[in-house]
Amino acid sequence: MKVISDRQLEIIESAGRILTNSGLSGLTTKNLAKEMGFSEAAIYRHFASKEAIIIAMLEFLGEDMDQRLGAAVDANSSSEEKFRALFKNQFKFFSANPHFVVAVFSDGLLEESGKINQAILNIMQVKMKHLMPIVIEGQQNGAFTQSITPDELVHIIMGSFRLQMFKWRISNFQFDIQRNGQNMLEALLTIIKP
Amino acid sequence: MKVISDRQLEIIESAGRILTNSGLSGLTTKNLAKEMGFSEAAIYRHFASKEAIIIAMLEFLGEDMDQRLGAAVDANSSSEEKFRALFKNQFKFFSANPHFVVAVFSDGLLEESGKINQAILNIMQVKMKHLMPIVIEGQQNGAFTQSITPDELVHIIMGSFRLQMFKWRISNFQFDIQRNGQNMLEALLTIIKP
DNA sequence: TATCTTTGTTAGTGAACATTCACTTACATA
DNA sequence: TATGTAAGTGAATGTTCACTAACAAAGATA
Repeated sequence: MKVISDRQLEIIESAGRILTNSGLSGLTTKNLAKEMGFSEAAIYRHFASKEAIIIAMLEFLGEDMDQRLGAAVDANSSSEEKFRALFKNQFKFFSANPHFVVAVFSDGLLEESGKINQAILNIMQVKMKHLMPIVIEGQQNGAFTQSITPDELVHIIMGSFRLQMFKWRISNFQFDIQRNGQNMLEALLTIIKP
Repeated sequence: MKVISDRQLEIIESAGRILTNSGLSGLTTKNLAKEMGFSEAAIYRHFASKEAIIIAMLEFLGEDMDQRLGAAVDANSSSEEKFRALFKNQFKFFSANPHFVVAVFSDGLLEESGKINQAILNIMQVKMKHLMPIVIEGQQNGAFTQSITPDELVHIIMGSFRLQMFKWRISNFQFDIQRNGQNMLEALLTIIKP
């Protein structure tokens, strides 16, 4: 777990806010400084480079998500309930922090550096780390269909989730992601039950 | 249907090649000129701006895809065969033109201009225009499940397809998209059949 | 009291970018 | 032969970018 100063956290949050409002191309050191209310040079008192800021942001998000998803799922509930809890938590989080959607689901970020690439993949894997055991357990106890492999099932689930996020993003976060996400979840559950 | 000169088409294709090899950030007028084997200024004999090049590229892709998908589907075949034909065609096309994947599925492009945004959305809609009737027909004749709405079904299908493309892209086009795509298709079909 | 350390400032840097400029060359047509 | 045009050139434009150097003030520490 990386240790992060208060100021660094503020900067990360500013970066997120900029991503939401102005997109990837708006995330410049100049805008970041303006958002923080100090000069560009001051940024470099807290981070070595812009890349370091983005990576810190993604790592923070990944660790936070890992904790959050771990806490959201009640080990004593049914597979279907776990599944619901997992996604409800995700939708709730992104609803409260829309800016991070841009960060995680933006392919544009991908190109810039191998490290950023890795950090984004890592976030995807965190999600899968929590989803996969639920799917496998559900298949074993008959809650989910066994007609396809766990990997295939997870692919379909993740794809639906990501597309939902994409639609939300290009609508400029106009609709209620928790409500629409819930609907999608029900459709998904209907179809993956045996 | 926009009329496009031979030279313009060459430039569009160069732009695609650059996207594949160097990503979005590599798509500069300088690189474009180098790829074309002439000066930067010459580009502006054929296009008013870089934005115009990107838009032309996306429009060309959209029209081409519309034609292609129309031709790929045999009206006399079953819903399932139509479904297969549609996606096989898509995977085959992107397999032959990997660079366009970056263009269509790259959110990074999205930010820069409203017109580009619109062109990308248009391509998604072309795809849906061909997919939706197949899904509806399949649901009516019992080939696909009626337990969820056509919209929900299309969402799940499109999401799986897009995620497949995303995985291919971040693997740097390392695996055979036609083979993997086929596998995904079968899993998808297994799960959407009643 | 004297001196670090931290965190900020102003004022720059060079590089990259899309775009424009005046000008040239090759060729078609009247 | 004269003239218009399509398609190229090299050199420059202004802007934006991430980043840096030199300095200042406040507090902590010795």
